[in-house]
Amino acid sequence: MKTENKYENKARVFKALCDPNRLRIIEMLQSGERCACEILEDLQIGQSTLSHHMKILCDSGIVDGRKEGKWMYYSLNKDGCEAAKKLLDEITSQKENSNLGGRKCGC
Amino acid sequence: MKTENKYENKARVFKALCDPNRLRIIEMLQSGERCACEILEDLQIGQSTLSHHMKILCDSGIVDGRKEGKWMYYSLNKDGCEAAKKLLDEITSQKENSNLGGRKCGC
DNA sequence: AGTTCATATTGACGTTCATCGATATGATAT
DNA sequence: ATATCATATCGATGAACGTCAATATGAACT
Repeated sequence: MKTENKYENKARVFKALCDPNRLRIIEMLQSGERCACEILEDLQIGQSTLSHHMKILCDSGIVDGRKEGKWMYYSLNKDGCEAAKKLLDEITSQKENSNLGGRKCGC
Repeated sequence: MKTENKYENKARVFKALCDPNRLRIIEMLQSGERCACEILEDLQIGQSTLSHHMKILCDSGIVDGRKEGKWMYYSLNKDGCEAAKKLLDEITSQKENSNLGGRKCGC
């Protein structure tokens, strides 16, 4: 695995979270599983656009999709959400031997 | 405040996190404050591009900038990071009265 | 004052993205 | 079989983004 791809992969989860409509979809799923058509009703977007967003959310691991007949049911994937939280935590936490101030620039 | 903007604002933090180079910059800041030129050395991007990324990171609240003479020192903003974590937590946590399965679609 | 250095801003370019309408797929119902 | 319905895929379009080179700003040093 190339070093560059490491950050690409990490960025993918956040990419899924950086669209207003997708955030709204995720919020809708907090109260439980929802059919695609239910989500579509509440959003002001076309059906093909919703399908596109759901694919991104599922690919990121945050959302699960389940097919039942002609309907698609979506729900939050607990593990995926935990992984996202853990990732954000790892990235934003200060390390122990921090050089808090005082460090001069050498350039 | 319009409803639409609510999700735009939430998305802004994640937008700051969804670029590989910005993630790498954040990781660099985990060990403490860093001068812009230090960051520039480690990244394969131009100076103007770095400046652009730092602006986005600062605007998101995750990173702080401090000017000292002709140098700019950047560091993680603890409160901003906490806010980001809290936001992700709020968005991805399952609500109590979840309808886990069984719910039929009405369309 | 003039030079040098670090950073910010501007303008341009190619890529990625969100969106749509149209069409395809696949399942149920008549 | 045919029609209908829910969803996925495709192709196009305009906006947003990451990047760069060039220039501007502003601070330190002759």
